[in-house]
Amino acid sequence: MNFNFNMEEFIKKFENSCHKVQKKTFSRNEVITSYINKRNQFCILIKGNADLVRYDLNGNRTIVEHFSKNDVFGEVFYMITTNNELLVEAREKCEVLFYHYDDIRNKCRNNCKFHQELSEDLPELILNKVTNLNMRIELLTKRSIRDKLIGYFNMLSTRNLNKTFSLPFSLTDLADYLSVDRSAMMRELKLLKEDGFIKKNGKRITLVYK
Amino acid sequence: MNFNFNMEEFIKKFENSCHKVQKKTFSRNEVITSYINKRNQFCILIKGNADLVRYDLNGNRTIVEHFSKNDVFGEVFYMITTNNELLVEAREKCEVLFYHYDDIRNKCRNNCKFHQELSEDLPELILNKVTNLNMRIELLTKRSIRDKLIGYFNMLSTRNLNKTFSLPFSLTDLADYLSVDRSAMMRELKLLKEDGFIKKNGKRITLVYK
DNA sequence: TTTTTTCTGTTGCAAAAGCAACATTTTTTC
DNA sequence: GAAAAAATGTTGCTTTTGCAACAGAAAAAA
Repeated sequence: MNFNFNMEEFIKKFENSCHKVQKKTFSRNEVITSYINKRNQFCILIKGNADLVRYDLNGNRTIVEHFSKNDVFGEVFYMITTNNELLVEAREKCEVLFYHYDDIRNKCRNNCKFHQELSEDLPELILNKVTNLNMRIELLTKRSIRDKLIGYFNMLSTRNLNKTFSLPFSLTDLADYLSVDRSAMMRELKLLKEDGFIKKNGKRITLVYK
Repeated sequence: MNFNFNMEEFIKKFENSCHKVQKKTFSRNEVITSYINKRNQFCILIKGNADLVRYDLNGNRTIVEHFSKNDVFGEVFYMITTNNELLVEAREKCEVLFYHYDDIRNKCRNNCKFHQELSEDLPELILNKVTNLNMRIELLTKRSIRDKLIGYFNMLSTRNLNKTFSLPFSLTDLADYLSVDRSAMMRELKLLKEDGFIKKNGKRITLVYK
């Protein structure tokens, strides 16, 4: 989370807040929400990890977005065009705040401080999402599996300020995130190791050249 | 452009407005802006068509985003991570408004009505961009060239409320937009015609089944 | 702690996509 | 209106990716 908005402080204020905000808890593999006819839905993940997942007609599974602490999601960000299933699934124990976007925009009828503050920081929150999506597009437009892997590893490395970092999900999920075949990705990963570009120990990766 | 914000009306008001906003005109193939160290840049395309284009080290050209009338762009939406060249290029004669994002957010020092109004509608403007980017990601995550083409055509058809529509750019550019090899795409396009999924006459496409 | 499920790693083969090259048509520029 | 540049359409060949299948390791559930 960049910009001025301090999510931590914000969450603390939640204690004595508007009753229109709902806080819910989810356990591993539970569906947090499905994207269908909830155009007004706006959520903040305040604890845990979750994925926006698409299941298409060919049986392919795609991880459209990966969410971690303080990320925002919800159908207000998405225009449903196909009839593919779009679900936000909890990867681990999650806590989520549910809002109606209108309450943030047009001020909640209760006129509560909580919504008002969120409203003020809304542009930065959404702008942050835009930069994340642009990074994702940059990855997906790379032409080969190798370039996608290297691009993703570079991003994690930069974000971590370290040449060594952990993958935030399993290799199976990574393939679904990069939108490539898992076995082909494993093959490429092996070649990257053999060619000396990376070292790998489970989910722990080290970039050898940068 | 969805939501309440009426860009047309807004542009009209521009006449007697804040002098901090710059309006510039570009001709075909001119570079409108390059994304590098202008973190504060926020632009609105008020006339024409333009593309955000990336040139990578392998000589590949990718159309990252396609902008038409009323779309917003600028480095404020982008986190530069690689040293690839990122340019916004005019496809035809364009008119562009240049802002500083801070002037919109923190109110312009002139405290002008123009910036104030834009500021109020900012969340919808950015949200609109988010839904566009999500659509783009949905396209890019399709596994085959055929699925990408069909997905893109469906989107254009839906947007046009018609099974017949025109491609907004050349086939060469379409390949760069879908991030695939042009000749492979041409082959697939031919197969789509032969299999009776589409009819094609220049840039005019008709979806036969939907 | 044991059982069940999921994930990792690998392979041979098939299919899809990329590359290079060229002729032809269309568009732009002068 | 002629010349130059760019886009379209096509093909043969090569490389990359996907698919299917399976064994062993690791993780989750009972």
